[in-house]
Amino acid sequence: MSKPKFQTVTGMHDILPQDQAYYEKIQEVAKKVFAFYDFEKIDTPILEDANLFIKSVGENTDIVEKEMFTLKTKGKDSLVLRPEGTASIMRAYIEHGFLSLPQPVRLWYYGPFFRYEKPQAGRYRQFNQFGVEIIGETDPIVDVQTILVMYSVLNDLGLKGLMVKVNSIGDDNCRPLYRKALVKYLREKKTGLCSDCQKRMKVNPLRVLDCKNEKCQETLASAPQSVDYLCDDCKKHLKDVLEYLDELKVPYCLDSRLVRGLDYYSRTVFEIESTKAGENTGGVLAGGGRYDSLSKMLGGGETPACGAAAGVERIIAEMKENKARVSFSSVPEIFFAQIGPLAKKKSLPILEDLRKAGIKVGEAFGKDALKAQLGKASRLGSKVVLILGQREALNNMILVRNMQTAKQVEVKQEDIIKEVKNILKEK
RNA sequence: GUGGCUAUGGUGUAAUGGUAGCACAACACCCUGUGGAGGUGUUUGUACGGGUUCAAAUCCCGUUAGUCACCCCA
Repeated sequence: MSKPKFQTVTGMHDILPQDQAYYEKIQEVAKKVFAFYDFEKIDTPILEDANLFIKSVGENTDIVEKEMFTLKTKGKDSLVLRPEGTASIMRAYIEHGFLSLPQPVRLWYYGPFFRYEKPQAGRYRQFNQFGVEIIGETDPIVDVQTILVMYSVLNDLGLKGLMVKVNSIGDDNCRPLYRKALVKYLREKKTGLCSDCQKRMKVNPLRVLDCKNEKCQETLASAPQSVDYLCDDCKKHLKDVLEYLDELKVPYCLDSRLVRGLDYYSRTVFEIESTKAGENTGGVLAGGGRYDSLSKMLGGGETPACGAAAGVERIIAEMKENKARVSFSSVPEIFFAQIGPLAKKKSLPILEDLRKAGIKVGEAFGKDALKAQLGKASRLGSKVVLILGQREALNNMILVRNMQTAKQVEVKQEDIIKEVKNILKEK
């Protein structure tokens, strides 16, 4: 192989034709579900001010500390390739005065995001997410709607064994109390924690709950639970969420260990993961929660909100695992074959007429042998082949060959479209 | 960011320090008036850079990438 060898840079990947069907399917299903629930689409720029994420996601989170793609521009701006969607959308909400729209504002998005992580299967530095945000509503029913729409998209994609995990991490009033209780407990049991958790205890104690280390989980067995520390408002909120969930056919469980890594969350947090035969396969496909204080963090007013995001590449991996069927490019039912230079010249305009009539037509103009062209038509599975030879070109006729019965008739060129439509109707 | 494993044509694989081979795919011709076949050919490779050796795909080091477990998260 020659010297200049280019390849995708770390963590980036090409989406090849064979995978496009998955991406299209996901976008199609997401769009349909979101449209039904009255979400409107929004696209925000890929580049944002670094501070947007530092302020919202949190300075001490891994996303900000080590996973941001930071760019220095010719000016002194510090820009980042967006690591997540919610902060951008809240920024847009404030910037464009969506506060004066009827509330809540329901938005959805789809696009690429970037995190500087070590790549692994289902985890890339550039990956796609889609998500929803319901901004301007405190009612717990929108929390459940958020869960429901994300669940519905995954379910409609044919994914099996989905499980929703929910929890409440309280609000600014009660979370500090819980945090204090938890830290106290952790200090007493310090020796039972892994070294990572001893660090976490100081910086972000709630994250200790998440640790997968078995020793830590044993230590946590009798740790105080966030639900016991919720203030009355938060308790009521969680109770309502669970009651609405009970009315749905969505499988869920309350998981007191569930916390989320981003600073802006409050009250309801949830994740949707895939499980196989009850076993947790570890794949978190979607996650989200309520973020009532995000607006204020970004300099806006008090605007309650709730949202969720799902990872496209992970969903695709899961679809492949489940062998979910997606339709690949449609077979051209009609195939056009030509013989001879005159016929070849007339081919393109005839093909255009068919295209304008909305008929998908396959061809192999690069091959002149009729045998080769029919061979390709066969391989594609086309039902009808239109054959234009020297003779037909001179008489303004064309042969219509039925590939299943091997019978063919000669028709006038001007009648092609009518003829083809008739044939397609018969199927 | 830490640790383990891996890397041979487009794809899947063989070659246990001694001739880089096979299958599929692709392309061409047989074949400019009729079907998925067949025949005959052709193209394409040891990820990159060093080292050991008479000799390296094979052993060693580095790099890159992939992958797995952490970390974290979608």
